[in-house]
Amino acid sequence: MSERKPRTGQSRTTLSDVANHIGVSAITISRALNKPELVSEALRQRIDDAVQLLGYVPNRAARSLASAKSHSVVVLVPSLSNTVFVDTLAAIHDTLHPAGYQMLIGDTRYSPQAEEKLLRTYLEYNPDGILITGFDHTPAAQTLLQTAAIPTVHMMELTEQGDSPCVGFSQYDSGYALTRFLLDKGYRRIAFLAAQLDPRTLKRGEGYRAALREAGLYQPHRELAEASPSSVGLGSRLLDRLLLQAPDCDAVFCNNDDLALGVLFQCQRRQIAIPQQLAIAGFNGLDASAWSNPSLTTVDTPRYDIGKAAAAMLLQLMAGKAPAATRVDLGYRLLARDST
Amino acid sequence: MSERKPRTGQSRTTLSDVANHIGVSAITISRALNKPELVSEALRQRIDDAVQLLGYVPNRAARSLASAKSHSVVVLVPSLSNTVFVDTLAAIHDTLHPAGYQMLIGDTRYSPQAEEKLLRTYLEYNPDGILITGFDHTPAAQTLLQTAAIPTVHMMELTEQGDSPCVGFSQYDSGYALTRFLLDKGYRRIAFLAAQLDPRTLKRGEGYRAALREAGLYQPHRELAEASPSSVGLGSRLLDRLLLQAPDCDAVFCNNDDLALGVLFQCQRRQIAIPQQLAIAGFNGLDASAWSNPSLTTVDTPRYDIGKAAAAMLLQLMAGKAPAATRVDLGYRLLARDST
DNA sequence: TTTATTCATGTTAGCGTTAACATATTCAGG
DNA sequence: CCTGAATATGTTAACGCTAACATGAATAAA
Repeated sequence: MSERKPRTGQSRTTLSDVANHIGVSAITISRALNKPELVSEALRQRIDDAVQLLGYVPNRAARSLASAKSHSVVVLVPSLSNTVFVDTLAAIHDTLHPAGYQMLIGDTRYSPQAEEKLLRTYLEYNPDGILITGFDHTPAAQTLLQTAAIPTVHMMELTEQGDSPCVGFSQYDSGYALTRFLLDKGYRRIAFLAAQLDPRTLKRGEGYRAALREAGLYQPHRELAEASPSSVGLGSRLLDRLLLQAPDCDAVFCNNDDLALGVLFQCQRRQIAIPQQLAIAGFNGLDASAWSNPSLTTVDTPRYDIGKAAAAMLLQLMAGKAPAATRVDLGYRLLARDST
Repeated sequence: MSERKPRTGQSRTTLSDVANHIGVSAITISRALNKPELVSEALRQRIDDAVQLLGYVPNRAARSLASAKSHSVVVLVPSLSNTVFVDTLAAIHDTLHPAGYQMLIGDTRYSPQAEEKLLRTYLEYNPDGILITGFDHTPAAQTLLQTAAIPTVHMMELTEQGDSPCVGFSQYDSGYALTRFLLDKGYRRIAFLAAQLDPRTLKRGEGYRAALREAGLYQPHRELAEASPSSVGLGSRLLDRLLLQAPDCDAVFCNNDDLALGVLFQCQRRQIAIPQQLAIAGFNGLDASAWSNPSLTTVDTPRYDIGKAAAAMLLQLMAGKAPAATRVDLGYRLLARDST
């Protein structure tokens, strides 16, 4: 049954198969599929039928090789388990898909080294564009990006250096603003809890520090960070550690809503009244933070819009047009709720 | 600066460029990179250096076209914002990556139609294997899968019909077991809240119904379902609706932990004592459910292991070997906690 | 009617890589 | 010193598709 002639497996239907079937040349089939307006109505119909009948599926590799276009875009995010990036991915998909681009999603797991490897691998696909998170890349990765000369947009963060296209908001400002908000509310002994310690977390931490220093209220022992990924459980554990290390805090700035929720739960368990004894603020505006008791103050970040705008800018770049702006600041929104 | 000769862009470094650079033939470079043991030590070293120097990146399209292998695997999941699938994806990545396979991730958004389109698109990549969620495909998608004759493993659910390779657990049984557990605890008026209404949700609902019918306690008005995606907020809203419709419930089976958390929050707001006045059970064993107050009873599903096992089975199939079993039931684990 | 113009299709070649089959070259064993 | 096997490299063609140019037919303009 299974013969083994050289390079002649019972392989898939090709363009020529379809062409032979109706007695025209392969290029005509190609045109009928890619630029239908160049083929006569009648023939196009016959071709469509034959394609259907024979179950023809174009071969992307061949197409990409012949046309030097892959119609695919590499998207590198640090995590798939973080809602932030998932929302961004959804937006990118919603923008690129209608334009006929395929996403190649890579999960760097917050590691620049892993990112470099992914980049190397995905460049083999000859992507027409690249969407990448932040600016924290290995030197080799930067070189790769540069020499590949493929349109690239950086997401989530903004940069002053160079004119790399980017869409995001100022992580520093948002951290500063949330701390400032807590100060204005009258809190004086504000702690900072962080996980993951990616560049964006660190920048928010800087904003936190700057605000407190300005007010003459910065105390290093109120800062607690752990490199492991963020989770509700970690939030609970960090609160316990914080209360040992700095029992006099009157507010906690959690670097994201997972941690904040964990802190809230642990406070409930320890009978700490929120916000009377301790105020809690989170970050990212996740669904759950609006519904907890008390609801959690947080910073809503425009992650969906970032995805939309970054993808739109990339489409411009890939089309060879200059985008309206190469640096788009989408800001953030402080949501003051019952926990502060 | 930017000349435009036909088909001669300042294109990327190719194999022949590297070959010319050191004066050997292209195939030797190819071998040095793919089957290093076939090339002499000295030459291999020189080739590696040249590759480095010239920044050579292989062209996947050409490779795939010439070798009829794409070294990529299509993975279709219903959602990227659902932790369940994200964990599964992580496991798949951890298994396929070391074996040299690339993942092409497709998000079907719980729509069989979207799935069919994605499948069609991704088949153009000539994937060596396919991982797909469940068995709920359009007829056209089933035909595609069949005629493509590419090794395929179904995840999450098990089937009795046919011998399609699958890895998962019985959704029906898990729904039945959780309901049975609540019955054994003495609850008699058990409600069921569901969102999304994908096939797996429906099967758990069937399990719930069967258990209650057996006990002669099934009441349709205690079942509440909404097609919109699951979220904490939706859980809160569904509880409100449930209390209007069936105020006498003594327990709620939430089809997943998001909903359960929303229900818990809403109960707190309405001063309903958990579990004294109302017991709550969730599904999927998410992080947060272990830390809430009270902690939530839930069913832990082996989503990481499902990914692992499915990917491992696919590797076997792609290697042309027959896997040990083509139907792997990984079970589930009931986590009884304070909310029941 | 002739010529220019559009429209519809075809021919040829090449994208970058690897499979399959050579062809040297080296080395061991008799 | 010769033979046969192993080792190291090369030649050729093909994978499936599309860019670029070419051709023939139909239509419009002169």
